[in-house]
Amino acid sequence: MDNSQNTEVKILEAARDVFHHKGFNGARMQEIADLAGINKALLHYYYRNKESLFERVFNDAFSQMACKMNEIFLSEMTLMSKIGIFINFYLNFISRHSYVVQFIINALHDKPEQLREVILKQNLVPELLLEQIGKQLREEMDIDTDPLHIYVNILGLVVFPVLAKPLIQSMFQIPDEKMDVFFEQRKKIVTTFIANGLKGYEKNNSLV
Amino acid sequence: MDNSQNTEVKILEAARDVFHHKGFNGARMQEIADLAGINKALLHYYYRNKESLFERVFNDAFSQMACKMNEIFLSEMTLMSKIGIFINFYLNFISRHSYVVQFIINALHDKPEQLREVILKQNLVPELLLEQIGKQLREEMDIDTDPLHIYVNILGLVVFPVLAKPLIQSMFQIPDEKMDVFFEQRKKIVTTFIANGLKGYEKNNSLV
DNA sequence: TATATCTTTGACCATCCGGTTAAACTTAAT
DNA sequence: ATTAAGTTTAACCGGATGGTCAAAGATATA
Repeated sequence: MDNSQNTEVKILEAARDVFHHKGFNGARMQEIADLAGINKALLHYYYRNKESLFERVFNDAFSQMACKMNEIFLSEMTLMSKIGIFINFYLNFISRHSYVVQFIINALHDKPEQLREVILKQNLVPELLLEQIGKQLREEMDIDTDPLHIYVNILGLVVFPVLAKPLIQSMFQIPDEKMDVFFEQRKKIVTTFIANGLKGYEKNNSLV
Repeated sequence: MDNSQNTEVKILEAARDVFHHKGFNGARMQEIADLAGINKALLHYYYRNKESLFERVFNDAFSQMACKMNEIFLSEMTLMSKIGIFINFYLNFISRHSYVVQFIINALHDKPEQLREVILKQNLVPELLLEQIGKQLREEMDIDTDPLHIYVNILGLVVFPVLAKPLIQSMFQIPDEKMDVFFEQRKKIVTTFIANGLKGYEKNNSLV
C-alpha cells in the first residue's frame, strides 16, 4: 500500500514534468514511465490511457492557478493591494514554473470541450471573482466599467511576457541574466502602469 | 513549370493551415499532403523533411508579423497614433488569424535555438524599433524609461486576450458572440488604458 | 523524334508509440 | 499455509508516421 501511493506520486510528478514541457502531442508515455522509474505498463495500470493522465495533470495545474487567483482576489484587502500582491506572487511563481501557463493555454486550445468539463467539475465560481473586482472598482476607485476587461488587462501585463519570453529573447537577443532583471523590473513597472491605467476609467471619464 | 509553382503554393498554404492549428507535433505530413491535394512523396520532393517545411512556415508567419510591426512603429507618426493603429490593426487581424501568434510563441518555445537562426536571417533590426519608441517617448511625452517594457505592455494588453481566449471562455462561460463584442470593446479600452498608464512614467515620476 | 530534365505517383520500409496480456511478485487476511 | 487482492514486469501487437525508391508522366530542347 505504502509503495503504491509512492508510485502514483512519482507518476504524477513525471507526467507533470513531461506534459508541461512538451504538451499532449509532444509527450511520450515511455518518457513519463522512464522519468517515474517504472514500467510503461504500470502507467496504464494507474491511468487507463494517455488522455486520462493528461486530464489529471491539467486539472491539477489549472486548479492550482485558479485557486491562488481566487485566494488573492477574494481576500479582504484593497483592490490595489490585491493587484500588487498578485503581480509579485505571479512574477515570482512563474520564474520557477514558466511553462505552466503556456501548458494550460495550449491544452485548452487543443481540446476546449473536453477540458471545459474538467474545469466545471471544480466549482470555482469565477463569477464571484469578477463581481468582487467590480464592486471594489466602484467603491474604492469610483470606476464603473466591465471588471473582466480590467482583470484581463492585469493578466495580460503579467502573463504575456512569460509566454513570449523566448520570442522576446530571440527578437532582441537578450541573454538569460538580463531577462531575470527584466522580470524583476516588471514588478514595479506593471504595478504603476495598472494604477495609472485605471485612472482613465473614473466615473466622469468612463467608456461604457 | 507553371504547374510546379502552383504545387509549391498549394503545399505552403496547406502546411500553413495544419502547422498553425496543430503545431509541429500535432501536424501530420499526410494531412498536409491531403489538404494540398498531392501525394505525400511529393511533399518530400519539395521540402526534404517535416522540419524544413516547418521552418519555412515559421519564417513566413514570423516575418509577416514582424514586418507589420516594423511598418507601423517605424512610420512617421505620433507614438500614440502608432499605438492606436497597432491596436486596431492587430485586434482586426487576429480575429481572422487567431492562431498565428500562438503558433509563433509555441514554435519558439519548442525549438528556440533552431528558430533563432531563422529569425536572424531576416535582418529585421528590431533594435531600431526600440530606439524609435524610446526617442518618441522622450520627445513627445517626456518619458524616460526602458522602451522594451512599454512595448511589452502594449503587446501584452493586445495579444494576451487572444492567446487566452479559450481559457477566458471556459472560465467565465462566455459564448462566441459575446467574445466578438469583447474584442471589439478592447480597441477603445486598451487604447485609453495605455495612454493613462504611460502618464505614470513622466519625468519627475520616473521609476528608473 | 530522341534525349535530358523536372514533376508526380504508388508501393514500400523502419521505426515509433499507445496500449494489451499473461504471468510473476508482494502484501494482508483467514 | 492458503488464498485473494493489489502491484509490477517483460514481451508483444497493430496501427500510425516520417521518409524512401524506382518507375512513370510531363515538358522542354536539340
